[in-house]
Order: sequence, then C-alpha cells, then structure tokens
Amino acid sequence: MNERQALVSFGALSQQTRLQIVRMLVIAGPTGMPAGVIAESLEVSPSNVSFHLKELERAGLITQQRESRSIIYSADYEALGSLVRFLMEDCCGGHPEICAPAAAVAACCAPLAEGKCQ
Amino acid sequence: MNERQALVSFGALSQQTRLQIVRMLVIAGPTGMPAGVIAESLEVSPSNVSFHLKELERAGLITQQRESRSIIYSADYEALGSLVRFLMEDCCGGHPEICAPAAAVAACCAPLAEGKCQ
DNA sequence: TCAATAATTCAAGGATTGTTGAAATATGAA
DNA sequence: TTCATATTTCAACAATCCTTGAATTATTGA
Repeated sequence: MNERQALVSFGALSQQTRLQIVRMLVIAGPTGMPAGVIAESLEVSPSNVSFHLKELERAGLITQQRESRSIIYSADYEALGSLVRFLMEDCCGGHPEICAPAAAVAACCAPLAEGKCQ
Repeated sequence: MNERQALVSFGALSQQTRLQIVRMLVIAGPTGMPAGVIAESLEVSPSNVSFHLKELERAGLITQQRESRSIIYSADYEALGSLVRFLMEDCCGGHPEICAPAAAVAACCAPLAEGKCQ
C-alpha cells in the first residue's frame, strides 16, 4: 500500500453509503452480496449503489464477480488489512501510544480465529 | 469514535497535503510544529496550509496552541489511535485475516516503547 | 504608535464528487 | 424471440471541496 492507494482508500471510506457497504461486505464474508441486495438493505437506489460500488472497486477495497444475472461484490480482506497496516505504520511510526488501542484489538483478534475471544 | 467522526477523519486523510501534514506532526511529536514551518516544508502557501490545518482540526486529528506569534500544531495521538481502532474493529469484526498484518505491526510497536524493535 | 512577522479569513473560481431518473446492457426463462 | 430481472451507464444538475491572492487579525519589537 503506497500513499496514492491510501489516499484513494481513505476517500472511498469517507462517504456514509460506502462505509456501510464495506461493513456489510466484511460481515457477509467471502460469499459476498449481490448489488441489488446491498441497495435494498441500505435503501439506496440501484444506480446510486452502483456508483458507490464502482468507487470502492476503484479503491481496490472490494471485488466483483458475475453470478448469473447478479453481480456479487465481496470485501477484499487483503486490501483492508493493508490499509490498516498503512495507517498504523504511517501514523504509529515511533509512537506506540497511538498503536496501543490497536494492539489491544489485534490481541483480541488473533485468538478470535480459534474462538478464544468473545 | 463513532461513524460520524470516522467519516470526517477518513475525509481529512484523503487529501495529499493533509496526509503529509499528519505524518509530519506525528513524527514531530508532542512539541508540534508552527503553521509557517509546515507550509515551508511542504511548499504550500500559508493560506492553503491554514485551510488544511483547519480541516484536520475539525476532524479532531490535530490540536493547536498559540506560542507568541506562531500557532503550534500537534498530532492528537489519542484521536489517531481511536481511528485505527475503529478501522480494525469495524472492518475486522469476526475476520482476523484482516487484522493479521495490523497485529504484526502492533506486535512490533509495543516493544518499540522499550527500544526492543528496530 | 508604527512597522514587521505569523497566521487566518474571505470571496471568487475551478475541480471534483454525489444524486437522480431515463436509457442501455447482460442474462436467463417462457 | 420476447419478456422480465439485475445491473450499469449516461447526462444533467446540485453540492462539496480545493486553490488563489488580497484583506484582516494578532503579537511583538523598535
């Protein structure tokens, strides 16, 4: 993740509908969600959701794949991970006090994989 | 950190000059930097840097304090930490694979305090 | 007080972004 | 083929954001 990509990613996440889409897709997991279902869930018009999906794809935060008549969108976990990392390294650099709360989440996050947390 | 604050913060970081300002201020540490020095370092006009500083302050990512004729700006470590945390919790929720790279940074970050890393 | 320094505010203009509804494209079923 | 479904694309307009330079405010020193 370079500065250019980070700027586009931050821009993509700075809009309510788009942030909500990312949230939904992360929760939805690898299965993803069709554009229409996303639009319905968020009560946004199809053309509007399409606009925002394109923006998120441009930022590389989500991917698409056609499945019959539907187009399924999924969160790109790797890209999201890279963004978190960029923010931590860039803003943390030499300043662990910024990282501290993140470290707490991370500490909880790893054990999650084995069902040890929450 | 709620959604509203996160949106504003992401918006603040989605502009090159502002991202560079935050970087500089994080590196500068608690001492901070006067507006004029920031403007000179980034080769941006005083009025333009002032515009971006105001934007970053509105997002709560930096703070200001007057020191004689200068106005000193500093990074708000707590706010930055909260933002990282928001991104991790919001985007990580149930998906440790996103957190993994962040956890690696965090693991390196904590020991930094005791000079054990890098 | 007057001048110099440091920074902000303001207005104007251009650039980018977001919203809307209508038209177009792609797919699958009758 | 024809129709219905799922989605995107497009054009137009509104809203927001960014940049610029001139004017303004605040502080200090002569």
